Amino acid sequence: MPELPEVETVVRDLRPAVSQQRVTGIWVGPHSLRRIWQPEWSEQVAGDTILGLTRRGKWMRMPMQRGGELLWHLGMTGQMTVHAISDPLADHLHLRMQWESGHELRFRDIRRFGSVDWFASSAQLDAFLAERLGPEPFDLTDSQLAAALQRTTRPIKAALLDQLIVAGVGNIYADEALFRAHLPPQKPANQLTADEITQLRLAIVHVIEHAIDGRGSTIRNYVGGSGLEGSYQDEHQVYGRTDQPCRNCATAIHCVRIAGRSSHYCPQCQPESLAVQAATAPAKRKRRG
DNA sequence: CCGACGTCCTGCTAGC
DNA sequence: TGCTAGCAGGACGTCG
Repeated sequence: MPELPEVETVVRDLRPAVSQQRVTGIWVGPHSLRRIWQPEWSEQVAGDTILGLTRRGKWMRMPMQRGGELLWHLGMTGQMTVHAISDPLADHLHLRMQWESGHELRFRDIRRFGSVDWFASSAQLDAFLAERLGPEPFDLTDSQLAAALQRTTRPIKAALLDQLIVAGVGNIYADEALFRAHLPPQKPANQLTADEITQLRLAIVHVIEHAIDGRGSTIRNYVGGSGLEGSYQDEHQVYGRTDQPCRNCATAIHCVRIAGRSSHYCPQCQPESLAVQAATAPAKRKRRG
């Protein structure tokens, strides 16, 4: 499940390979992605040259020389890799962008939660992202985070998944950051103290930075732009470690559902207040109907 | 307005 | 051994 560190790894891997490539054609697969590729976009992109590849949150933007931009999202299982046009095709391919060089960019996505979008101008894309994304973790300030958390009574875990509060954090790094900050995921966002907010912000930056250093976490299908898997999953303290001993205190890691997502935490290292405990303890596991 | 929950999608796997 | 229900979750729509 690509989050900021995985997307950053893909961008760093791909940027040298895609930059200055001149597009000769687009091939679109029979199954639509989250957004349907419009045939006229192919005409817009053909003959244009890629200027680069940058990341914002979990999105990747690919500016073109004529002023348009492509916007990519890997969803859950998206993969972007560069191949010779003649290379054998994998299954679940949804888009191939062919270049004058004889190479092409391939977008593969098993679960089709990903998307590729065309924007006629950078200003339109700026506006699209501005209404969906808050600050990058590295740019986030204590006062920004405090103001955003003050506005909501949602569990802090749910707030961290909100891309308008901080861009790029997903389920894995939200759990890891909360562990590092010694905060239980159930704690209402507006009940964090100023010190807890600082610790949480530092924890987010720490886990994101170290995950980027490890080329992200490979849980199921994730690979970087070079096709290499990540290694940060070996550093996970709580995510995916239900019933396993906490690496700090050996207490069994708990798993609860918050905001519809599995949330892993150590009940010893991330103690809940008595009030929160009483409110959430009975709801250990919820089935969906 | 806010927050909780459902939806999409496919591969894997726990459990019978 | 074979079948299937359930689970994984990012973004977004809907409902109370």
